[in-house]
Amino acid sequence: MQSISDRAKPLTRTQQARRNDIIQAAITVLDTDGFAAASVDRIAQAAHASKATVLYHFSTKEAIYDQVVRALYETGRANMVGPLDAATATSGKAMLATYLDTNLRFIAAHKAHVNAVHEILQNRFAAYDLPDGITELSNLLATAQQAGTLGDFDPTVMAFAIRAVIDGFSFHVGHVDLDHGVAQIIDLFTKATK
Amino acid sequence: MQSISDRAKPLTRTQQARRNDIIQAAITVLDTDGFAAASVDRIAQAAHASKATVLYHFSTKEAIYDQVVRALYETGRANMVGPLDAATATSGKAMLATYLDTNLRFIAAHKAHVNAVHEILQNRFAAYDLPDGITELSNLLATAQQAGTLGDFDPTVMAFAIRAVIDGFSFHVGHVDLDHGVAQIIDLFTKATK
Amino acid sequence: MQSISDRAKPLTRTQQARRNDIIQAAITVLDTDGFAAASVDRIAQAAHASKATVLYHFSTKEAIYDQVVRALYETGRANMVGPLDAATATSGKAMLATYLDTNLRFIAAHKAHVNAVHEILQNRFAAYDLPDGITELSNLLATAQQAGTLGDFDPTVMAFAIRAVIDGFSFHVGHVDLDHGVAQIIDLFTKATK
Amino acid sequence: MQSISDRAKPLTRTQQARRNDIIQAAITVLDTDGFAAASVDRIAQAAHASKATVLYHFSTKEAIYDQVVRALYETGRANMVGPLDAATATSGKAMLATYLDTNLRFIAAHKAHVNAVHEILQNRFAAYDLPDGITELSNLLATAQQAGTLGDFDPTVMAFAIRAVIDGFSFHVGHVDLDHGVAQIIDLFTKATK
DNA sequence: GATGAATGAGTCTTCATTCAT
DNA sequence: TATGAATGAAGACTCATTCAT
Repeated sequence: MQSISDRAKPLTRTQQARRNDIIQAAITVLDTDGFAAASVDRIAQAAHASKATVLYHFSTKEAIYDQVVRALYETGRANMVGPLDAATATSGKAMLATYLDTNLRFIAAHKAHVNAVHEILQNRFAAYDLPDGITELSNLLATAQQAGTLGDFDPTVMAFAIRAVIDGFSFHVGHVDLDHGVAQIIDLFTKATK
Repeated sequence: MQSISDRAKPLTRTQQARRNDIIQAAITVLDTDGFAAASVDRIAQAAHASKATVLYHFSTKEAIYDQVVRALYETGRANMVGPLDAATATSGKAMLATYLDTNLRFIAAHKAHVNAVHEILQNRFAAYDLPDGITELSNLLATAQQAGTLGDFDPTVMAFAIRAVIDGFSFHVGHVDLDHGVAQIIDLFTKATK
Repeated sequence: MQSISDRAKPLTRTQQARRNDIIQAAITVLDTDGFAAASVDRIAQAAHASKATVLYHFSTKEAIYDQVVRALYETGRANMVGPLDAATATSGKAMLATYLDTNLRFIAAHKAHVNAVHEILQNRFAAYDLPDGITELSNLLATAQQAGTLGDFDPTVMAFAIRAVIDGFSFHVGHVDLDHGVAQIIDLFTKATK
Repeated sequence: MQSISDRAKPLTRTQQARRNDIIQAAITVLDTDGFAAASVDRIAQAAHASKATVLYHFSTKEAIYDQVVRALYETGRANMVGPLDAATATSGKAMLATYLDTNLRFIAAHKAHVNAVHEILQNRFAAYDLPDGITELSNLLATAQQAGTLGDFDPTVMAFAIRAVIDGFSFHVGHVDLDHGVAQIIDLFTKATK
């Protein structure tokens, strides 16, 4: 059967509420128990619904994951693009600090969701056509280097290192005070890019 | 049924060879097709053996993964401990460079195996009681700081960042020239820890 | 829940119209996509209504099929009984020609509906208590034989053959010119029953 | 998993026996209960095996049906081609009599299997690329007409009629004595093709 | 009247594991 | 030592039907 999510009509408030429940449930299960344990049944349980109800709202398990991933990227973009553009206009150092600050704080604020998306992407990477964070960041760094506001280093390798630290942060956050951790990481890469 | 791996008797050379075939097959399948696709059947196929034969040599799928993980850690230790100890005795900078160099080159040299272990740990982390790389490294860094051979930074955060870069390297290796990449990363953290 | 079709009250014109839409939709889906694809959802879609609406008008999927089958038989009878009775009064040959002519032309004129009923009966035969066409026809043939207007043959076997050709016609109609095909079949059985 | 039926190796006697059991079970279920009721579970029950065992021997439900269809066509060809070729060489009348005789007796001898294949083809026709009986027969008839051993009629329509009677025979056989029924049908078409 | 939401029952299929040979 | 055969458990998905609004 066609699921409601395939229709053109806008969703009613009730539909949205139920869908959000399910997305939240999926996030919780993925974060807590991992990808392998995230069966539709398990997600339905967490959403206090039956398996069939979950598949009524999302025609496919994949469709749930799509939405989990999409939701994170949308929120992320919304939170991060503005400040980053502003900082990029001033200096490489400011850009880098902002990039790290917004990314790390976003991750801290959405730890479970970020972990859930990690689980999905680790197992279904090919299915998603996501922007390549390394290339984007590498370009920002190279531009700043050309503008003379950052030192000498290979921007691709540096971008990889920065993304690796950011992507690993969701597993480490909570072990340190957030403000302190963010400050340390900004300091680290500020020194490294001098 | 009891598998041969549970017995007290040492394994014959033939048994060891067969077991190694299976481990290699598991590594290849995990690296190439991912965790979800790594069924016992698929591994058996890759090992040119039957499913039952695989489970004769390893009583459980989990036992295969245990061995895949263990083998990597053992080889890793063997390759890295000596040089690291030597360097640690001289200076923090040398220790750090050696840590990065040995780890990154080891990963480059064992990419498939490392990726296979990534797949396993991402999906079965709780099952393994692995040494915490961050704590170990953090201790090395702190010691060097106390000895005055490294600058001022939070060793835990720095250790986390270094491990994040190392752990992410297996996905990035191949995109850059190895010597160049290793040099850049050593340079990065040398500056960062001044 | 009780559906409107179970009530004693006569149906309003609107209700009848809606019911007819649904029957037509069911016919189209069965004819086009076959029995297996004919879900209530699919039928509702084709009727531009919701699944629940369909089941409001017909309490059961089976009830829809009942009506599809019944409608065909009623239309068929209405179209065919008159001419057949008239011809039966004259001669066996005339009766047979009329039987074939009315049946084959009816099928050609209601191909989709006939195919839909085929689909239903092939899959739910036991559920319907339909008049046995072979016995009826066999009696007509036997009577004509006794009246001396048809030759010597086993009327049961002949009736079976005639019904087989008629029942298969809906799959073949369209491959030949209708008038020609009907004439050929009449000729065939006229010769065969001499 | 890969099912044994996909392998290149010839099947052992045991495998063949089990596979035959399953095919027989499928035939029985399809013949007795119809296509809709023929779940893998139901077939497994009839074969005194578990559902998983059935899917061990045939990787797919479809693969079972393939084999049911194939087996019938192979047996059919084997039984019918020889006699038909011989008779075709003599006269149209002999050819037609042989065609009917071999087909009808084959159906009578394999009623359940024929009905099972009917069920499959009615519901999965597109999946099979079967020879078109009507065209083949039509050619035989036309050839005989050109040779002057059969009368004047449209061979396509006649072929359709003959196939319709043959294909309907599996539902009628048992209601009449076989020898008598076959004789009557041969007589019918002999007269019709004069 | 009409329909969105919910769900139990059932379908096919995958897979790790057991066992007899 | 090796493996063919068998299977229980679990998973994703479909569908007819019910019910509240």
